[in-house]
Amino acid sequence: MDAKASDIGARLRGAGLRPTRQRLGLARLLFAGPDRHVRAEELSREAREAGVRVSLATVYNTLHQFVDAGLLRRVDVEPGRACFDTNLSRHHHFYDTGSNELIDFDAEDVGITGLPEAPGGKTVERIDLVVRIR
Amino acid sequence: MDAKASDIGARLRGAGLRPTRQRLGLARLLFAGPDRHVRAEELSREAREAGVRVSLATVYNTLHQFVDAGLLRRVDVEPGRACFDTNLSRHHHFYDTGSNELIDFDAEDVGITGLPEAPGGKTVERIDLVVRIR
DNA sequence: TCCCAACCTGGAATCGGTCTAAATTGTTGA
DNA sequence: TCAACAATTTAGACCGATTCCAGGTTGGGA
Repeated sequence: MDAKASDIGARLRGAGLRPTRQRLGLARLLFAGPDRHVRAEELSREAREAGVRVSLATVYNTLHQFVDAGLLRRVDVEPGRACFDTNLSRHHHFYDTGSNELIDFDAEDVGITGLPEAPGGKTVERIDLVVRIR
Repeated sequence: MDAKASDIGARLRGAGLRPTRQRLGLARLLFAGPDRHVRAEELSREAREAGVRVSLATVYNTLHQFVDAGLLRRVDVEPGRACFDTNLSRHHHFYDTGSNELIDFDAEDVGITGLPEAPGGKTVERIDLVVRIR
């Protein structure tokens, strides 16, 4: 676990981000343990509970920086609020419309055929598949 | 077009919604003409320009009622704001991350294989495919 | 026509998120 | 080691989108 902590510092540095107390604390909450989905308010509360003193603004800043650095992925399925996913592998989501819960599933086994060309000569950046369940 | 207007009244009535002046005006803006994507603020402005007097709150209420009634479909791709789609046929979306533009494409030709079972014995409600282009 | 539930309204309130300007803190070079 | 400065953090104001609320309006059945 100590090794993991220093890994995190190295990852931040590698991404051009100073390993500050706040970033290290949030990264530890995000990346120690299994993959997870988290929203800003939730992470802010967890940080408070874990004794990591960090403002809400910094939580937002940090989440965005982590996305830009490729440490996190942003998922937009819920209207009006962003969710961040630590799972960086190719995967898609089940979205439980009752509980608003997101569940990952591997994209490796999924095949998609018959997609039209991207219009206007644009490039496909990513394909998001959301299976809404109830 | 007059036939269409009365159709709209009938559709509203069929959905258990009184065909009020506001609902008829908004429905006319939404359903006369080709399929379209629209946001609440935009529809509110169009209504004002078309001389349909309707408050913003009613625009929101009406859009939600139309979604519940199956007259509209809601699309969630942009963080922080909802988009409503008059296209009710099976289709998916291109989403231009540069311009925030949504473009429909037919789902009939698209094949998706290898999807896992819905977890927890849930039922699949819908599958949304968003092809992000840039 | 009368009546009332359904509907509409403006304005206040809420919510998730961003911005700003000042204070703090890593990091680098001497 | 330390000065110095840019990167970072912060509290709190601000924002756009949306919902809530209390009171006025209206469609449609009897």
